[in-house]
Amino acid sequence: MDITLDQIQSLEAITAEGSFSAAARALNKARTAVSYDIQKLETALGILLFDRSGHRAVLTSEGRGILEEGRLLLARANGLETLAARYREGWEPRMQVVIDGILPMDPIMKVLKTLADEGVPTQITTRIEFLAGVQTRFEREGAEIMLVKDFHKSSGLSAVPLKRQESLLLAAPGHPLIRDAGGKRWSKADLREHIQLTVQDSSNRKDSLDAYLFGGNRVYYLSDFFTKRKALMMELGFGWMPYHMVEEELKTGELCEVPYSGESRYDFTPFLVYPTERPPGRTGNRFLELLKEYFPEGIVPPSL
Amino acid sequence: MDITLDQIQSLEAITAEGSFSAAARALNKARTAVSYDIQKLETALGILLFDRSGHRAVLTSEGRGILEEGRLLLARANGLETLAARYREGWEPRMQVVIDGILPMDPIMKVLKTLADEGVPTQITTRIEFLAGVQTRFEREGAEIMLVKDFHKSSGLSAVPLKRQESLLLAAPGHPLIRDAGGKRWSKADLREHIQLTVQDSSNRKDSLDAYLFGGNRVYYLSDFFTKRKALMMELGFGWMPYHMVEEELKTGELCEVPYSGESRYDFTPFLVYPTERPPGRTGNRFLELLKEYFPEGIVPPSL
DNA sequence: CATCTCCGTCAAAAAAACTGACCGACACCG
DNA sequence: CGGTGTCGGTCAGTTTTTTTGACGGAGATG
Repeated sequence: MDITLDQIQSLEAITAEGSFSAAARALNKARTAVSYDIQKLETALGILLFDRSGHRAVLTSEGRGILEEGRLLLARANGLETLAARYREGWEPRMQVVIDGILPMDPIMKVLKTLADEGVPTQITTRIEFLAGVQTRFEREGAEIMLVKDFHKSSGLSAVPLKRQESLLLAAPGHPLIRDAGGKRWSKADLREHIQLTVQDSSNRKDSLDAYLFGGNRVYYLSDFFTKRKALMMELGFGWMPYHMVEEELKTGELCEVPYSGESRYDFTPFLVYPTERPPGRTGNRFLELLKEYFPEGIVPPSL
Repeated sequence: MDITLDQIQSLEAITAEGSFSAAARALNKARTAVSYDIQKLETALGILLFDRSGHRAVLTSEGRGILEEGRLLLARANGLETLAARYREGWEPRMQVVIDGILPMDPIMKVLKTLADEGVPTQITTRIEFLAGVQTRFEREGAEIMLVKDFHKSSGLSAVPLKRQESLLLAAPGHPLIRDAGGKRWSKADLREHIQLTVQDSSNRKDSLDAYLFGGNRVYYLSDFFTKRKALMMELGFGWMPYHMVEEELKTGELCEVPYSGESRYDFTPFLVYPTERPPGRTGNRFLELLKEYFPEGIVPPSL
């Protein structure tokens, strides 16, 4: 690298201030230092930047071209220093967030958008996982933050609760569990006769058990809640859905709550989890702050 | 500017080579010089770039962020040096070309595209003018090159001829000069009875005289040849058009050559003109070279 | 345990950046 | 026309920065 940012800055100052002398004053240097910079730059680049034939040195057209490119260079350099300043202020350079696919994505995306709008310099990576897949990914990647449906207290992890969410046991109106209900409530044994739909664990662990399976011998595993909702509406089976994803369908009657003698709905409290010894930095805290602000109120849908 | 390109380069070399020592070898410096660079950079930015707690220094995540930004900075710096190298090779930083609107623009645009594709670093500005406006603009702007229809030898200007072009005296088939011709040829006096269409001089000089005006008392001045062609086809009047702009219309019969007892067509040779004391640089020469290649052959349309 | 590489520290040396003095050229002004 | 001010190059000397080599500790390697 045979050119210097200072040299470019001198060039820029000369054109901004109008003369070598003025530039020197602006840069708090001796005038000869500025001359020296330009000389160095000219020999380094091998071209004349100023035409000194007249009384005052005037920029050559090559000089103008270099100046324009130089301005871009200075802007980049400034950008780098600004970035460092952000880091000094406590913003972390990168943050990995693992998110449980059962949680409402809208507020999370809104949070990410707000962070971007606020000029937060952190490179944020997000990752959607399901069931045990969330924790697996979190641990394997050494992520900073995890947003989970259920948090089982664990050593080395701290958790902050978010607003309560609700899940409902649903089927399509044409499904036997709805169509043939006729006012009565199904028993667990009744449910076992039908196909249960569930989202598949995104970790490849086989041992993970889902407390919300009814034990029927036909369970269809689907890749995400959008597919699951689609499958429910196609009368493929019945299953649990987070309320936020079926609000509309419940209103229009495209999906109905299954009359079940047990509980056909349950609360869960999502948690923001982080390693205790590696607590969120400024970005993480802002993320949490915004999340609390944007996360929807625990919704209590009209009871059966 | 408290950071240096060399410091960034050291940072980049360390990550590329894997260690301070390897970086020093790659940069042909003492190892301590590289350490020094990083120390300076760290104090300048106010952040730690390397974690020295272990045996080998490893980049902090801030360091990674700065490195990524630094790579962009180095790329810009390289770009600047490359630009200077181009200038050294003789490519001029900018070139202004004034073009006579009567000339075919397609080959000219093709030339400009080719120059861009070849990575010519010159900032080329083009300007379309008409009649005396071409020369006026050329002189006032101190442009490098002028492409004109007719070149009147002038002191201080040199000219290179391009391929011959043809102009035709035209009217729409429904215009009396075509409709009522009936095999005979109109005299100059006949033409004077009709409205002549002409492109207006884009300089505001009043004294410029057009040799191709027939002297009728009704002359409509239009802003360009596209408008003029449109006006001709709307039977607004008759007038000269360069062949390349009406090739299609002559074939389809939307425009017809006016049977005139004088010459209803004339050749002209476009010239590339430049100030003798400021001959075209490398870009200008390449421009001319491509122009000769792309400029259409003088076309001889089927005679009446 | 010997040996190697990595990397920080430090004082000395080398290189660079900077400065002030001097000079000629030009512009402006009374 | 001469006085005065600014511009900007040159040059030698000074200051600051950068580079270097020697030394030492810490961890791999075998």
